[in-house]
Amino acid sequence: MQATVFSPHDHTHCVSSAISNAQNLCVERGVRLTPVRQRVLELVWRSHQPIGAYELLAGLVKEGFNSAPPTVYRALEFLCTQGLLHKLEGINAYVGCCNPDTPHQGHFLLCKDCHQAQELDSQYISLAIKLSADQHGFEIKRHTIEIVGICQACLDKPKKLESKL
Amino acid sequence: MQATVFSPHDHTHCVSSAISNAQNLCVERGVRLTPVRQRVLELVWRSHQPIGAYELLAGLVKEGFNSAPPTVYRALEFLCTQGLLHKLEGINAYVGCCNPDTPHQGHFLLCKDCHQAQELDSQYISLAIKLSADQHGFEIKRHTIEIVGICQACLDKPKKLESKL
DNA sequence: TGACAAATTGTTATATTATAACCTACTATG
DNA sequence: CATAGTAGGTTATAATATAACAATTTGTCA
Ligand SMILES: [Zn+2]
Ligand SMILES: [Zn+2]
Ligand SMILES: [Zn+2]
Ligand SMILES: [Zn+2]
Repeated sequence: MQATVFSPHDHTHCVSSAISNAQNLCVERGVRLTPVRQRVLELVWRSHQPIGAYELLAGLVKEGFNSAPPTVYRALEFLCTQGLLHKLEGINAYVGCCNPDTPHQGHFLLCKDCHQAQELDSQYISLAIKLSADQHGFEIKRHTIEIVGICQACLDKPKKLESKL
Repeated sequence: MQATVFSPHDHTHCVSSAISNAQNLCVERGVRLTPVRQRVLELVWRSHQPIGAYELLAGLVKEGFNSAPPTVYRALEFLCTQGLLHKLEGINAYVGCCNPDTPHQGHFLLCKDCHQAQELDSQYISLAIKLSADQHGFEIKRHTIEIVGICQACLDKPKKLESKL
């Protein structure tokens, strides 16, 4: 059992290191982490759980950025392309990537109780998918792996009403 | 290499057997495969590729059914709950389930060229996911596994423009 | 520097996907 | 038939996402 996003931790540290890591990466890659883009990245990380485009947009507006949807969708597209964010298709929400240095598609555990998303990088899952695809002569471009359930921390808590995530 | 949805086949047979199978299942389960529900199921199967809610709605309208969104969304919810359809979250589209007798979540290969969806039932993938979840003390409720790429048949065809599926 | 191309952002409008709320009609059962 | 439960009709609106084009900023190099 390892430390995860589900366990308590100093999240301001996660945020600031994600940002500075992103800044370095963008410099290395010769792409621009503009103010809107950085702000969106920061808002995603700060939320500590998957967050939707329009909620991010509301955050931008509060700080004087433009309030039209394309603003945030463009930033999200850039950040996802750079591997700094992942989109969770099942809930139309975005999470920060924990390891953006090596671009990849993530595997996610989504807790339907606390709404945290834990990114995995399981070689077993990757391999199993590769094998299945090979059996069908199928060439993989990308994949979506989203596992919904209850995290350890929530299982340990006294039971309460469940949302319908 | 096995026979798949990607290979040519008599699809009218797929449709009719899916429908009669669904009818039997619903009787067994004491639930009602009403005309709208059956028609939606048929439209999904007939399309021979994942199909969206509003396209289905257009199909219903042509045949004199009600034309408001709740009509089709209710039918889709019923059919998904009964395991007769699966929703592909990555593209907001629906496909018929090939084995609705034993309810399950599917694993899908989605070809971005011919837009066919092949449902898998890989024990390797299921096991790999189970192992990853167990490592984190995570209790799985459901999952979304969608693998996007190019199918064997399309790889064999002369290369042409690719959509951005 | 100043001209230009490329990238980014602003702005307006609209497309696409999905649900809420409330009412009516049908169905099964005693 | 009464009546409770299920399903469908209808209207409105919420939530998510993109198209199209104009304005601005940035990088490049003559
Ligand atoms: Zn990641
Ligand atoms: Zn949890
Ligand atoms: Zn299935
Ligand atoms: Zn194909």
